[in-house]
Amino acid sequence: MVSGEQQADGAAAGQVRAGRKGRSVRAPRQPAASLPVARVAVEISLPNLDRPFDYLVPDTLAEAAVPGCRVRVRFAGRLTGGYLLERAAASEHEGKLGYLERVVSPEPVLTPEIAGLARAVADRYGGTLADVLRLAIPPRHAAVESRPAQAVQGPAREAPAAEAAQPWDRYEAGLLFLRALADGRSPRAVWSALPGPGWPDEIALAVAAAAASGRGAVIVVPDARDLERLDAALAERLGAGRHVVLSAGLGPAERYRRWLSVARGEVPVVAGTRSAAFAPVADLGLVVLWDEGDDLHAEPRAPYPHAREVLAIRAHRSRAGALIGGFARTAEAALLLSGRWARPLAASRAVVRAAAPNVLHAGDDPELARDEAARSARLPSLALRTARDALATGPVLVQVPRQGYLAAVACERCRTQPRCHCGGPAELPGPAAALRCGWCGADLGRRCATCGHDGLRALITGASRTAEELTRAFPGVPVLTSGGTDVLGHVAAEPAMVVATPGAEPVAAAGYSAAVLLDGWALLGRATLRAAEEALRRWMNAAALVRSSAAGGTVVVVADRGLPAVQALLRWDPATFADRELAARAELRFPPAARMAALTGTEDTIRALLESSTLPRDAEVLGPVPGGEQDPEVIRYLVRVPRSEGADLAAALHAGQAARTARKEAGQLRVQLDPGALV
DNA sequence: GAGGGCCAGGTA
DNA sequence: ACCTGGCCCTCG
Repeated sequence: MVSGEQQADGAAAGQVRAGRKGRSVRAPRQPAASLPVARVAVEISLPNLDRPFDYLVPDTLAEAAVPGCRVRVRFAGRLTGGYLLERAAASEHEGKLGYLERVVSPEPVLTPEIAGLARAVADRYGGTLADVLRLAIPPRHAAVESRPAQAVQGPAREAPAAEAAQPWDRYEAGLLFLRALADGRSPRAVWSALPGPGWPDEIALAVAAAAASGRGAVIVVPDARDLERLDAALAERLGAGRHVVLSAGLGPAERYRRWLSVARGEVPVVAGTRSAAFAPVADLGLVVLWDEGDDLHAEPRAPYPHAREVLAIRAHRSRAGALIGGFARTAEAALLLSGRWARPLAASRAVVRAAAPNVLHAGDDPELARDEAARSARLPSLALRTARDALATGPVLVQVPRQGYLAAVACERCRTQPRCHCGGPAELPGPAAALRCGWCGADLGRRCATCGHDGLRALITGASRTAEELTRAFPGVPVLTSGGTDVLGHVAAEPAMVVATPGAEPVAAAGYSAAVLLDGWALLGRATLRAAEEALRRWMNAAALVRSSAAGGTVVVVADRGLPAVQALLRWDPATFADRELAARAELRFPPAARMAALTGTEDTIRALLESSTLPRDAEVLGPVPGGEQDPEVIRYLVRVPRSEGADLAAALHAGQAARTARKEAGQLRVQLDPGALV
C-alpha cells in the first residue's frame, strides 16, 4: 500500500504536479491496452526473493517493454533494476500491482533461452537467479547500444569439404560426429584430443559443421592464450565476421559491443572464457569446452557454477550438440560417459601412439638414487641427456611446478621450516635475497629462528632457480622462462631451453623436440582429491606441445613410475585413468560420484542453516573439516547426498538460506555445491 | 535487505 | 499511555 508520505511525493498516486527545476508534468498512468502485466526478475540476490514479481506496464511503455529488456522498478519502496521476463494478460498476484518505473532500454538482452538456463543453473547450485544473471549478462554500455549494428563483413564460408575435415578423420567417430552436426543433429561427445597443435582447428571444424546446418556455437576455453589460438582457427575456418571473442581483458565497451552483436543475432559463434557459456547465441547447435579439467572453468563468484556443468545443462535444455574435452580427462567427464549422456570421441591406440611423443620416466632412475650430485641438482641424468640430444633439433621445454627461486626451504642444520607470524611458509625470492613470507610477503631475514643457523636447504625449487641451473648445465644455449606475470605465447624453432610453470608453456613454432617434467612429487603430493588428475592434466598439456614420437619427440617425466597418473602419461591413456579415478571417488562417495555441498562460515551460522533446511533423506553431514580458511572462527562442513538427490540438496539449502535471511539472522555463510577444491 | 506490524514486557 | 526489543512477514 502507498503511504501518505509517498502520496505527497506525487508520482506514486499519479497526481499531476509540476516538478521542480522544470521537470516535466506527469500524467496519470494507465496500463497498456495489450498484455499489461510485466513479469520481472528483480536484481536482488536474496534467496527468499528469488522469484518473478509482476508489475503493470504503463501505456507509455507499451512498446518499449519487450521481453528480455532491462527495466527499473520500485521494489519494497526502492528503485531497483530488473529484467522483463514476459508480458502477460493478467497476474496471479492478489494484491495491487505497481507500475514499471522505466524501461532502461528496449534491447532484449535476456533471451528466453538464457533466462531458462540461468534459472536451471541457479537451481543446480542452490543459488539465486539474480546472481547467475550477473554472471551471464555484461553491464550495459549505453553508447555502444545506440550505435548502429555493425555490418557483418565478408560472406559466410561454405561448409567444410570432406578434405577440410581431415583432422577429424584421425578420430574413430570423428567424421560421424561432424556429419551429424552438419545434418542438424546434436551429438554429445567427451573428446580426447590428440596431442599436438591441432585442437583449435579441430574445434573450428566442428563449429563450422554446426554452422553448415544453420546453427550457432559457444566455445569456452580456460584463458586468453587458448582464446587467441582458437580465434585464429575460427577466422580461418568460418571466414570474417562469423564469430566474436569474449574475454575479460576487452574493457566494458568493447565487451558489450561484441556481446550485443551476438544478442542481436548478427554473429552466430562465440568463443570466450567461462562466462561466455551464457552468451545468447541464437539457434544453438553446439557447445564446446576445451581443457575441461582446468580449474579456471570454475566460477569464483556465487553460485560458483562450473562451465562444464553450465554447458552440459545448456546443451541438454537447448538440444545442442556438445564437445567436451582436452588432452586429459576428469572424473566428471568420465561420469558423462558412464551415464551415457555423451559418447567418447577418441583416436585408436595406433593413431594415439603415432601422434604422442615418446614418454620416458626418470623417477626411479637408479643413477638418480646413487648420484648425490645429480640429486641435489635435481635434474636426473636421463633428463639432461635427453635435453642435450634434443637441443640439436629444436627447443626443449622444462616444466617446473612452482614459480620463483626456492618456493619452500628448510634450515640446513635443524631442518625446521621457517614460518611467518601469519602462518605462511617462507620462500627465497633470489640467490642473495632474504626469506619472504609466501602469503603476506613479510621480510623474514635469513637466520633460522630455531637454531640461529643461516644456511638453507631447498625443499621446492622454483622456475628461476631451475633456469639458473640450466644456464650452467647448457652453456651457450638460450634459457627462456615463462610463468607468473611474464608468460610467453610462442617460442621460435631454434634450440633453446624453455622453463615454464604449468599452464604457462609457450607454443613452439614447430613443436618442442623434447620436454622434461620436473618434480612430479610436488604436483602429486598435494593433499587434494584432484592431485593426481591435475598432475596428469598438466603433464599432458605440456607433453602435447612436443613433436610426435614419429618426428623424434621425447618427454621425460621425473616421478615414480608406479603411480597411476605416471602410467597414464607413459601410455597416453587419459580415459582409463579417468575411469579409475571415477571408480575411486565412487568408493569414497566423493564427487562426482556423490553430490556435496560445502558450508563455510561460523559454527553458529552453519548450525542455523542446517536447522532451517530440510535435507534429503540420505544426507550425511560431515565436519567440521579443514577448509583452508585464515580465520579460525570460520569453519567448514560438508553435506553429502547420492547424486540422485543432488537437486533436492540444492533446493533444501536454498530454502534454508531463504528462511534464514527472512529471519534476518546475522552472520556470513557460503554455500557451495560440488566445490572444485574439496578437502 | 529494509520496513512494518504485532506482541510481550518494561517504564512513567 | 507509551517505549523497546524480538519475531515474523512482505516486498508485485
